[in-house]
Amino acid sequence: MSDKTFVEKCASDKRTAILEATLALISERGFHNTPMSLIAKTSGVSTGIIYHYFSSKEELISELYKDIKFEFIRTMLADYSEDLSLKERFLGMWFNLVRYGLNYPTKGLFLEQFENSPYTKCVVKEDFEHAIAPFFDFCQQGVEAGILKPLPPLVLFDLGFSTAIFLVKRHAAGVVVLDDELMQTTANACWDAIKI
Amino acid sequence: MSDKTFVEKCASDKRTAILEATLALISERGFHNTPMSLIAKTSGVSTGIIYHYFSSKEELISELYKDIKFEFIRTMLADYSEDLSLKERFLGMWFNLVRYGLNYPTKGLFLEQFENSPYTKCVVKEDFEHAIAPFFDFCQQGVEAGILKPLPPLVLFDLGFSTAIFLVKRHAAGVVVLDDELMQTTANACWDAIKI
Amino acid sequence: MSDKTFVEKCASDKRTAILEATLALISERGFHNTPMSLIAKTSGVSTGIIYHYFSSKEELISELYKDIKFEFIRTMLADYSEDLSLKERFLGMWFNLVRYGLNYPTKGLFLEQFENSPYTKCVVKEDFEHAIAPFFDFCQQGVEAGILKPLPPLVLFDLGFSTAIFLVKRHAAGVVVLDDELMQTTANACWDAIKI
Amino acid sequence: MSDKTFVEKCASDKRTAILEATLALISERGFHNTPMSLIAKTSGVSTGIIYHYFSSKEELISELYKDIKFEFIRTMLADYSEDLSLKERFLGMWFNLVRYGLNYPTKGLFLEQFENSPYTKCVVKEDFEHAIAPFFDFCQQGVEAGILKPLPPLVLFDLGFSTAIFLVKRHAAGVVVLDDELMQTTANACWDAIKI
DNA sequence: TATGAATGAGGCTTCATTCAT
DNA sequence: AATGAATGAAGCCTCATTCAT
Repeated sequence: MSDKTFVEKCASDKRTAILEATLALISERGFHNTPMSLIAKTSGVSTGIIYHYFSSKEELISELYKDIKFEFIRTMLADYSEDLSLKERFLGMWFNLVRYGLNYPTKGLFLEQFENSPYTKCVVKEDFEHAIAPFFDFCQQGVEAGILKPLPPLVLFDLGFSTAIFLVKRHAAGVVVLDDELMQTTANACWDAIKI
Repeated sequence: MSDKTFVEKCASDKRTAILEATLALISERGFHNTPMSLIAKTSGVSTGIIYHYFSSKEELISELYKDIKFEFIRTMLADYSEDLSLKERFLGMWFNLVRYGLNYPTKGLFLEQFENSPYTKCVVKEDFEHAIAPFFDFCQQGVEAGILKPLPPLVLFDLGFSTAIFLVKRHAAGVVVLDDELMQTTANACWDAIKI
Repeated sequence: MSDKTFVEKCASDKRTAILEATLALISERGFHNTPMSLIAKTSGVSTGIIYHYFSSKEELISELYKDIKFEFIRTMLADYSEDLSLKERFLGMWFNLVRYGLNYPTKGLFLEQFENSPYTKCVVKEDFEHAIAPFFDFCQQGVEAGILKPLPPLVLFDLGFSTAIFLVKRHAAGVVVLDDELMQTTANACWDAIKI
Repeated sequence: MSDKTFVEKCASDKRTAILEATLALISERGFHNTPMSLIAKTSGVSTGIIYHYFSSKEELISELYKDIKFEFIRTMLADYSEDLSLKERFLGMWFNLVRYGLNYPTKGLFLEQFENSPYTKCVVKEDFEHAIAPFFDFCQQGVEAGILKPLPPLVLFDLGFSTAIFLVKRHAAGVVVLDDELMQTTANACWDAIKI
């Protein structure tokens, strides 16, 4: 970072400002109802310059999605280690995921909004396969060890984490308070779902 | 139904046609990218008449959401009966939910798209409380009987059904094939998640 | 015409107003420098309605071109008759062409501007073949009779009429005054060019 | 040329590159649809530097027009000599003109596009009077000698050369093949048009 | 000289909504 | 009830031009 030129830093700062404004606005107002002009005003740049960094609104949003998705996966797998037991690894991922959702509510909302919209078809998902690989290892080892139910990794993912994702959204909506105790109990319940 | 006048039937037919076109278009193209004019053309009516049945695009979409949401809940609880064991009741709901998603993929996609968008804030959710009441009874009875984990109903809902919802979406996206065997196994895994 | 409904007449009136405004503005200001908003204002309609009659600016201009081109050809061949001698027929066409240019200077300028711009590639020219057919007959008969030089019709057209087109433009620009005498002399000179 | 400094040569090279890119792009894409940024990219310079050589897009285009127009006139009159007969002189100019159009099709298209657009009003044409003077002499001598029709020079120009210009455009469009034989015949036909 | 990021007015087009018929 | 032409605000994007470096 420190060896960037001034120009590069300015440029990336502007790009970052645009991405951050887009995230904040879209998670609050939705894809529609977030005009480029508002993104420009919020990020403190001119309308035109957005098109210097992103070729279209669609590309801007896709780029934002990919950035956040990668960050999400990275965070979830942050302290993943094969030195830990399978259950410890699962709980680690589970809490990382939830903490990410609680720490960055706008990112969580954006991810969910994007993945449940037709926009999602425009993004090539294979990019994420490599990033998520450790989870696949976890599944394989767990199934082979007779500890996890013999199911496809995607199904194990859903059994293990869909509840976490739902709960984070409920917490953001204010209909459930996700305190430490509830997290503990629910995390273990999810473990019950995937373990044999 | 049969005692409606011809005019009334035409009217409600038109209303229905509008709602169906809206569903098909939005689930495929998203809220934005589905102009009223396209809804009119697809449903075979004039633009103007839509405003006879719905005061605005937002109301049309909200109305559609409520219709589908109620249908969804009704279907899920279709053969719910306190004569059945708790596990039987749960599996019944689980399979009903999944079958609904598989039979009406556009409705499932629409529901998910709506509930994960800022639109969702515009709808009063208390309307659904009454419809979902049997599930709440199920939770209370299960917890009191020491069969279900002592958790709030919403959390039990997520533990029990979030995986089902995810799997239906994966099936629609073509990345998982939800056959009978997988349904059986997964349904039981979800039961593991909520039972003590 | 008189059996059109009121609505039809209004509609076509609006369409006509748009076409006329477009002609006037473009011949004066060029394709660029003639925004749709100005066309709307000049023709007394809203911006949006233009797109009810024409799918895009390009289609509006192409449509205008075709209309004028057909009118031009029709006018040029107005009193064409095989009862006349070849020379009479030629002079008839020649004067019709020039009179059209003098009577409708904006149409002449628009035609020339369009046909000398890359826009021209977007228009299918075969549509005009049928309209211009009498001129082709004229050429064939003249060549076969040994009165016209044995050249392709397009070349005979240029020899016969390119000067007329140039002169009309010079007249519009004010650098040549195209009075009756000059027209007579030049028309006969053009006849010299095509006759054997 | 050779006594220019290195810096000067680079500068004029850049200027030339800009003019050449502008010519190629405009003849292909038109005035609109040829942004300065594309001219910059095509000529391998930065956007900003264009404004060092030309004060605006309009000036760039006018400058280009004048350059090409002068070159065109110079080429047309290249081997003009009062030692030749009037007919020889005419045919010389005629073939020079056509050859120019065939050798530099983009220049021909640009000239026609420019002169048939409202842009043309922005250029002072008197600059060309001096360059075209020999043709005026040719007219005067021809008329006085009783060999050319007694018409204004501009009219004699059109009678003599408008067909050539049209044919070059038809050749570029691919609807007429301008081979040597056709050139010979047509050139003589044009002579018929101007001679008594 | 030279760069190219930056500006922002303005262009084309869309679309929710209205209203005369 | 029904039509669909009409409106006009607003959206996305372009591009001539400027200016800090």
